Amino acid sequence: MSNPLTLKLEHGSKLTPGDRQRLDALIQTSCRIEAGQDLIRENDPPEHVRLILEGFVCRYKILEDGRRSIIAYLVPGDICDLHVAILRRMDHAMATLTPCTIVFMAPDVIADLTTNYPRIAHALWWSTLVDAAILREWLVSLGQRPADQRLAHLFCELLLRLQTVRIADENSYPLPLTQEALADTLGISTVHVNRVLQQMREDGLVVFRDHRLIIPDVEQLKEFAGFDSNYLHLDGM
Amino acid sequence: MSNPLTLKLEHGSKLTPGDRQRLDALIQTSCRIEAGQDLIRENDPPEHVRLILEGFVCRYKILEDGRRSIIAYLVPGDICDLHVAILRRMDHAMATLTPCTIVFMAPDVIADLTTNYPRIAHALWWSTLVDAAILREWLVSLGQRPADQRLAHLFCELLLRLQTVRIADENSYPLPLTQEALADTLGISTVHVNRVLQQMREDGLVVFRDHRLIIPDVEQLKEFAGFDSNYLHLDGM
DNA sequence: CGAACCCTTGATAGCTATCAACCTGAGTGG
DNA sequence: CCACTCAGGTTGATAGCTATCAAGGGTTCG
Repeated sequence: MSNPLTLKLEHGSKLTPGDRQRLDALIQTSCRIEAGQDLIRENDPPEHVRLILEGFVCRYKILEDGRRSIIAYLVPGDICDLHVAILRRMDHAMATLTPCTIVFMAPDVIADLTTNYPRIAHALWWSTLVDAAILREWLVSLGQRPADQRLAHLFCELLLRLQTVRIADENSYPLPLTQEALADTLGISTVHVNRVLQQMREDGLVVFRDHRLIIPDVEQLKEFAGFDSNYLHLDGM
Repeated sequence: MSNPLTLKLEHGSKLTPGDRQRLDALIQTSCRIEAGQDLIRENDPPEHVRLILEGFVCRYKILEDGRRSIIAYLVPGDICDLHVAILRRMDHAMATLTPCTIVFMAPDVIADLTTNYPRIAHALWWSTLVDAAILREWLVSLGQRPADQRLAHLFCELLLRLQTVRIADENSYPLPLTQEALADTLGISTVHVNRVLQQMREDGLVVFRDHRLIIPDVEQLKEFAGFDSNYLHLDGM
């Protein structure tokens, strides 16, 4: 199986065989973690840098009244908190949404990459900037788009992100999220997610069944969502 | 007048007199730009790194239907797009909301800072991480908080951010934003901003008049907004 | 065969948007 | 000096999206 980190970083830099070898060395040791586990909690001091090899992880916050706000998804190939050691404590939590395979990297491993492998360093920077761009685009969704377009937009984003790590094919991918998780992500209620999803299926926009999302007509869904892949910067290099 | 960049970065690193001197040298040459001007547009190739000395700048996106979504505010001391040259083109635009004084820095200036001034480099990293944390907190606001709490939360955030650069005093600061700008930021309509503001004034939470925000009881407003300053990481160093 | 979790459905309420006027103050030009 | 314009703010009425509450159905699993 190919290394999802390599697949992703190829979009951010022109890697050499040496670079790829170094990246492959990274993922020799990984942990298996079941679904629904906290990786780190709010206020914890950050320690490791994490790389997702398999599964879905989310960043989230819990509000006073118990509401959960999901702030980001991490999918295979995603690295979290490259330089988070600079901050004393986490301002949010992270948890697995599915069973996951995760690599925990010590800070000096990152230091080695950024100082001795300039193309990898460049790609890691690119990846950090894309993460911020995704946050901005989510902000636009929550601020301006109605519920159905929010869902559609998220589905389009995940399609592209999962395609880069060869988890999605042309028009479908495994989406092991509950409607509750989608609701907490999009800022709408679970009931409303359910209804919007039904409407979208009725309209032939998507089919979401058995934890797999199928998009009959990708262009149509992008059109519906007002999706412009620009912000993912997949032509980064 | 003290250098807002220095004031800010003191929160992210223990600076030496030499560091401060270097930072002061940065701001010797600045540009004056009037209100309502685009600094850069979506799809433009990024060129300069910008540092705000005076005024309010915003990041924004325009949707197909003409809606504007304001994604971030930059206030004095804020630096934008430290390493954005890695990306080919902007995925959003930036514009002045008020008359501004801005420093445009060439990439090699940044390179000098990050390679020869480790404490400044550390502080710049800290600042980048805080920017991302602010995006996440805004996402929580848009996803989970009702309109009045969104407004209150934003007011609390700006109070702290502007206090670090000595623009805000204990409980008030200049806020040169129109209700329309607030609406585009918080994802609510202008009319609703107006009404919520009136209600908040009636409740004694804030007074917003003549482009100045006064908070009679800061603790009360924080309480109302569910504001936890943790995410600003002002105790970074 | 419960228990637990997730999904689904119906009814009702409420927050917020939209539309349309009107008001106000500042700047402009005749 | 006054009419005019324009941006920004204010107000009222109405509609609509989405939340909430409550209950029921399907699956998995011990």
